[in-house]
Amino acid sequence: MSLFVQRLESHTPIGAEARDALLSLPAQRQEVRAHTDFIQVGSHVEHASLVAEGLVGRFGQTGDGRRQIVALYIPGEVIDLQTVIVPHVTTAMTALCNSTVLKIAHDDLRAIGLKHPEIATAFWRSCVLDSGIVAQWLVNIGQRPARSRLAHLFCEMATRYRTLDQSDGRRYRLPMTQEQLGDALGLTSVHVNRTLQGLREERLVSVARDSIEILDWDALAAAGEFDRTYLSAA
Amino acid sequence: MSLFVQRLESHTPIGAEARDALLSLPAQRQEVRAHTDFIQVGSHVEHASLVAEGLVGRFGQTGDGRRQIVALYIPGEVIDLQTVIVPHVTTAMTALCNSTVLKIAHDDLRAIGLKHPEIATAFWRSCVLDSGIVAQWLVNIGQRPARSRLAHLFCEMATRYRTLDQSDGRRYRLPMTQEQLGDALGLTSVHVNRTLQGLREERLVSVARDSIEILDWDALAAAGEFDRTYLSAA
DNA sequence: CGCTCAGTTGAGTCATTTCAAACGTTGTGG
DNA sequence: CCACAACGTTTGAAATGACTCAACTGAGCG
Repeated sequence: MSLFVQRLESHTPIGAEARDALLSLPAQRQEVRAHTDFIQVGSHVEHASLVAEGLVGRFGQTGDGRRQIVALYIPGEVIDLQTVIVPHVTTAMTALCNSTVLKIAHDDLRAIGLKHPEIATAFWRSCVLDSGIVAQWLVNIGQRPARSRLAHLFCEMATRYRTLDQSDGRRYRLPMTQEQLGDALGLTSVHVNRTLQGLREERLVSVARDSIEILDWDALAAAGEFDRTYLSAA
Repeated sequence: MSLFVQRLESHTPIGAEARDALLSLPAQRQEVRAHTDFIQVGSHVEHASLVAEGLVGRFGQTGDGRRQIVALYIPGEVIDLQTVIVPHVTTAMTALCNSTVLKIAHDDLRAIGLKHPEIATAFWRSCVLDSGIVAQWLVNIGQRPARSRLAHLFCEMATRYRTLDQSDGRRYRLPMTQEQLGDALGLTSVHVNRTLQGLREERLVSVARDSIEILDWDALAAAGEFDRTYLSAA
């Protein structure tokens, strides 16, 4: 929870009183096993969910079962803050690996937003930043070849981990299967596999079971044409 | 301007006083010629823009100049309401045809949001709905073949025109070149051309210079797997 | 120890792109 | 008002990036 508040404070000043109110919100812990779709399209939810551990994906599905992951959420991020204001769910949620989420009641979030206007502002701003990320994914998937798509994703996630947990951003946990990477990038798992081999041979990244190490940041960022500015409000 | 207020009221109740305040906001008219990029990445803007006439596209660009249009805005829609809260621009704007926009100062919008909380709510909700559309585009482009992508876009725009101007939604203005359609769908103009011919031969749509007529809605919606629910807050 | 799931590999196919040229239409300036 | 330039559309042929199908391998887990 404190990671989430940090994230809000990184783009919106929040008073001490408001921060305390946020930190003391009651939350319900929920464990979700890997590959479980735990929020369905068409449902109405009464709470927002904060990722405490693991990795969560927002996704849409086509009639023949193909999936497109439209957003990834790492620990400290709220996966559906927008449901506070639009409770109708149009994209589903799945746990990419065993994960833990904290469920926070919409009513509580709305109440705190009413009482502390800067919190409402922070929530709105947070939604806007998230949608900027989705727009970048669209550019990535619509116009770039497989190699660039992978490189861009790796750079984005590195940067998000770095701002969130102050790590160096070279090495981080990315517990996704190649199938899931394919779903996120609009590629098949076979093609992800081969493209990944290419990046390895070029010594740009080193990919382990559920983590990734960036060996040559500049080259990777160039390959993905990555420009971090869309990730913050600056 | 009244179209915009109608749109807000379709998802958020707004008091008479707040509505009057919105309607009497000062706006600066700006004509934009077709193919002009009138908002650049990296700039800071001090006003939001409402489309009065024409068609505006938000787009991202890759290093080699390829464009991905990530959103289309029809008359009555505000193209960058999110800049009220995040003034830093990360995706550019272009006029797809000769268009007119009304520029409204951020300061005015922020003031009205402070005075009438339901307006702030309406703005936030509007941003959230917009980002739902982008997410659907991502699913469309990431996972569907060209024919479905086109069909989906045509259905979406028909539905948006219908809710906005009460038309029957069969026939509407879509002043985009095939090149621009390609930019919006992650396809080349050549492939758009051929796919369009297919849809015409199937008697699903009839495409004129800058308008489109849907001949068989059910078949087109099936081809695009179109489900309108993501367009509203219901 | 065996089962399941993820990763790897190969071969063939297909959707889409690229490049290039021709054609039609529209707006405009002489 | 015509002629021309600019732009958008259409067509063809060849190239290619990504997909499909299918089999095999390796790792983790009960």
